[in-house]
Amino acid sequence: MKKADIHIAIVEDHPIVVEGLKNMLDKETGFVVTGTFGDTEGLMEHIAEKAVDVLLLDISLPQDSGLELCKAIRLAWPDVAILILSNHTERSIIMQAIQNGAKGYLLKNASVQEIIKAIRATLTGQLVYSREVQQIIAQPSKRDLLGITPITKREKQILQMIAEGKTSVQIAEELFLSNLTVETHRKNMLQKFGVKNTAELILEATRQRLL
Amino acid sequence: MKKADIHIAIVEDHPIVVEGLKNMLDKETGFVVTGTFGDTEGLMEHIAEKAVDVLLLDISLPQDSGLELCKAIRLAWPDVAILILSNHTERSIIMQAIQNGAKGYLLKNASVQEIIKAIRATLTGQLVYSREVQQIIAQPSKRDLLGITPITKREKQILQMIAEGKTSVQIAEELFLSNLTVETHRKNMLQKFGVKNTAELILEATRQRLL
DNA sequence: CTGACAATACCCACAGGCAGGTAATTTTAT
DNA sequence: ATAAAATTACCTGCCTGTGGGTATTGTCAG
Repeated sequence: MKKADIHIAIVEDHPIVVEGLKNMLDKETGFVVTGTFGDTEGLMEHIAEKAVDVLLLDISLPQDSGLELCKAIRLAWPDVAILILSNHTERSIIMQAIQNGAKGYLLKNASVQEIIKAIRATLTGQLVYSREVQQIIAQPSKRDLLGITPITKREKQILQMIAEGKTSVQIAEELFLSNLTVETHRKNMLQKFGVKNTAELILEATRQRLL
Repeated sequence: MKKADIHIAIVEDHPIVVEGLKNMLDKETGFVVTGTFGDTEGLMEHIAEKAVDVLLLDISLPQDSGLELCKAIRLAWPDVAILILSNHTERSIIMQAIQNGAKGYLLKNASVQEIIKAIRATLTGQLVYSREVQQIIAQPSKRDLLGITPITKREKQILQMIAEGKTSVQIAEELFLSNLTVETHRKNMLQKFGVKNTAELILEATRQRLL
């Protein structure tokens, strides 16, 4: 009995990348690309009809967040191995993808070998990551270790006013506080965020989407 | 006499995209892909040796800014038609690319037809843009209307260091400048951005994606 | 009830940022 | 070649921010 082909579907909104993937995978014996999709239209039906084994999924799709899609497919067909193809190098996104049931995460700059290897590996049940992604996972940034900085309501309020360019005195007046109090909050935030001054504080705060 | 083939070189750091482009172009009669490059290594020699007609250039390369590269090639070989392949949809970047001598600008989600048509068109001397890019050029964004804050290289450099929490003195030392100079740049930026202090500056700069 | 955390307020001393200029030199664009 | 822009540098004085503390009241969950 002949070993069954691996059915692969591709969801990716860049035609060139689709072209590249399809070409590359078709050359590989045992791989069959059953369909390619620029968006989610018709995808669900396809997965059911063609008995898709592996789904290559670009999570930077125009409309739906690919992460949502990932979760949805995961729930509907737990047996479909989802391999994320992405440009995003942020640890949080990678983690979220895994959380949402992805079997692997590859960056788009992955080599052809890496991708093929990854597809084979996912079918054995392994979680796979491209080289770079492994490094990202292995080396959590300082802030990932510290977790997201916990900030109080008052601090957040003051933080926003600082970002608007207001001085401690102005903020104090607006909030009917002593300027010394505002400065205390300011100092506490510098400590919490582990930064040296206001400039760094604002940058870090925007990175954590607090502003 | 047979019409000469069009020699195409590709600079692109994503193997999959290279694969896709190469495959697609090779299928097209009259097109010859003379070489593909993941970085700038050996590129210059190649252009000279193979008499490259068209260069497909990804401007989001890891090391060199593709825009710089574009300008350099433009100066060295004015006859090589440079076609930018990019993910960046910001008007400013597109404009800069054209400024730097690119003959066309395509987004990576361009269709296969668009790319082929674009390559042919560039050889007739036209400037070509994919559909989406045309829209971007035609409809300046709110920010373009408000005037995106023009910032110089030096200012940007210093801005980044400010955002890292460095003081003027530290920056001056690192850049072998007088601290007074750094403060001048700082002041100029405050003026340009129309903000009152560093905190507001950093927020506005991140909003404009300068950080 | 009690302990942790938030919010308030204060002190001192000094470094750093800001406002308001002026001006020479170098680079870049036309 | 020349004008415009960028980069460099300086001055004075004043206000703000920062570092390293302490301390009193609320407030909320265990």
